[in-house]
Amino acid sequence: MRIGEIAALVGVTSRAIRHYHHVGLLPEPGRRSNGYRVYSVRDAVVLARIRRLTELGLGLDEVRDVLADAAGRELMDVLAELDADLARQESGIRERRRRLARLLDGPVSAEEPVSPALAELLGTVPTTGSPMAAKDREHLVLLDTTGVGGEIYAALAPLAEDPAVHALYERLDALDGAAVDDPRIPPLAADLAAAVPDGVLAAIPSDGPVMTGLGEALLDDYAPAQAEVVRRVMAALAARVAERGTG
Amino acid sequence: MRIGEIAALVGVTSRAIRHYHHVGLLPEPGRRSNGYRVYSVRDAVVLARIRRLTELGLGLDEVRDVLADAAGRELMDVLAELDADLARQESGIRERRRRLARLLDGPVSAEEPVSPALAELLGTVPTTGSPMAAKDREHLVLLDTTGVGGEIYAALAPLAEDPAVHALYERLDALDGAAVDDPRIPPLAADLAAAVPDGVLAAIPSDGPVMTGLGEALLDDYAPAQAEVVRRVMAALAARVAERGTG
DNA sequence: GCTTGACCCTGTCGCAGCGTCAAGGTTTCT
DNA sequence: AGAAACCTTGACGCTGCGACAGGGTCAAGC
Repeated sequence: MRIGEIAALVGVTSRAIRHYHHVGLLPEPGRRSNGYRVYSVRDAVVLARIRRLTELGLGLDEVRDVLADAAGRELMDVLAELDADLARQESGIRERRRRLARLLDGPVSAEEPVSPALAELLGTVPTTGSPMAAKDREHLVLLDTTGVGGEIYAALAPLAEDPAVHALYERLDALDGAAVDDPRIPPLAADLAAAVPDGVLAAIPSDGPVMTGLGEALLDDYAPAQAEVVRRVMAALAARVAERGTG
Repeated sequence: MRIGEIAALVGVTSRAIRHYHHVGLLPEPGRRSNGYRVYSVRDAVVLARIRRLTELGLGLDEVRDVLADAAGRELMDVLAELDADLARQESGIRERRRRLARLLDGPVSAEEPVSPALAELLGTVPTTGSPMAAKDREHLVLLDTTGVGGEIYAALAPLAEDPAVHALYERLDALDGAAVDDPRIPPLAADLAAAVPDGVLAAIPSDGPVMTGLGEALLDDYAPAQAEVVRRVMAALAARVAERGTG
C-alpha cells in the first residue's frame, strides 16, 4: 500500500501519517525505488490502534507510551488518568455553560457577566443619571472580577435604596468642574466616609492587590475636586481600619 | 499602576497583558520615563471585562469583537454560538468517557478499544492457539476501525463457535512452512471460500479503501503457501461478487 | 510523444494563548 | 552597596496537524 491507500483504509490523512513518522509514533516503512513509502497490513493495524487511542483523547506521546508498553496495565493507568482529566474538563464546561445560561436567560440588560451576588445587587439599583454612581458600578464590577466581592455586597445592599446615598452622589457629581479648595469638599468627604459600612472595609485585605496599586490610580479617574474628596475619604477609612486594628 | 499591580488586581499574568497589547486587544497605555507602562483604573475595568469573557471561553478575537461592538446585541449572538459550541464539546467528551468507561469497567482483557459489536463478537471467541485466527482477529479490529464493521459481525457470529471453522484454521496453520505448490492448497481454498457468508461480502464496498489497497498488502502478511491460499480465496470471492452483480 | 490529473516527496509556516527563558535596566529594601 | 523584586523587548516552546511551496512519478488519453 502507498500512503494514500493506508490513510483511506484507516481513516486518517496522509499528512497525519507523515507526522506520526516524524514524531516517531509509527516507524518509517520501506520505500520503493521512487521514494514512495510502502506500507504493510501490520502498519495498518498499528495505525488503527493509534487512531482509536487518539480518538479517545490521548496525546501522541501517551499513545507512544501505550504502544511501547504493550502490557495493558500501563494502558489502564493512562486511561484512568485521562478519564479524570476529561471529567475535569466536563465540569469546567458545564460551569461555563451555567454562567452563559444566566446571561442568556437572565434579565435582558445583563450586559456584563458578573457573579450572581453582584448581579442581584446591581439589579436592585436602577441606573440613575449620576456619573459618579456609574463609575462606582464599574468599580464594583472590577472588584467582583478580582474575587474580592462576596461579602461586601450584603453590606452595600441597604445603601443602594437609601435616598440619602443618592443625595451624596449628587453632591459629588456637582463637584465636577470645581476647584480643589472648594468649601463643599470637607463636609462631603466626612459624610461619605461615615456612610461606608464596616463590612466593606473588613472584606478588603489591606495587603492585597486592591490596596497595593489601586489607590493612586483611582484618583486619576476623577476630576480634581472629586479626586480630593476621594483622597480624604480614603484617608478617613484608613484611619478607621487602623483604629479597629489596634482597638 | 504598573503592569504587575494591575495584573494582580485583575487576576491575570503580566505576560498575558503584554500579549493582549501585542494582539491589539488592549491598547498600549502611556509610559513612565523609565519605560514602564502606566495603567489607569479604566484599563483595569477593560482588562476585567477581557478576563471575564475569556473565562467564559471566548477566543481573543471574539473578545475583541465584543469589546469593539459594545452594543450588547452582538454579545448575545456570540454567547449563543459559544454555548452551542460548548454543548458540542460537552457531548463529545461524554461520548469519549462512555467509551472509556466500557474499557475500564468491562471485561478485564479488553485490551483494545473497539466497537461494542466487535467486542461482543471477540468475547464469544476464546483465543485459540491458532496464529491464523489471531491474525484474523487483528484484521477484524482493523476493519472495525475503518468503519466497515457493523453488519458483518452478525454474519460472522455463527462461524465463531463452529468447530468446522476451527478445523479450517488448523489446516491453514499447518501450511506455515509449506511450498506454494503444496497439494493441500486448492481444496483448502475452496473450503474457505465456501465458508465465507454472503453477508460479509455484501458489507464491503468493492470500490472502497478496503478493496483498493488492502489486497496485495494482505498477501505479504502470510507465509508463501498461506498467501497462495488467500489469493485463491480472494479470487473465488471476487467471482462470487461479480456473479451476484450480474445475476 | 505530450499533456493532464492524481498521486507522492521534503520542508516550512501557521493556529491559541500564553509560559518560559534570555539578557538586560530600575527601584527598593536592607 | 548588594540583593530582591520589579520592569523592558524578543524569541522559542507547546498540540496536532492543515496548508502551502516547489518539486518528482505514474497511468491514461490524444
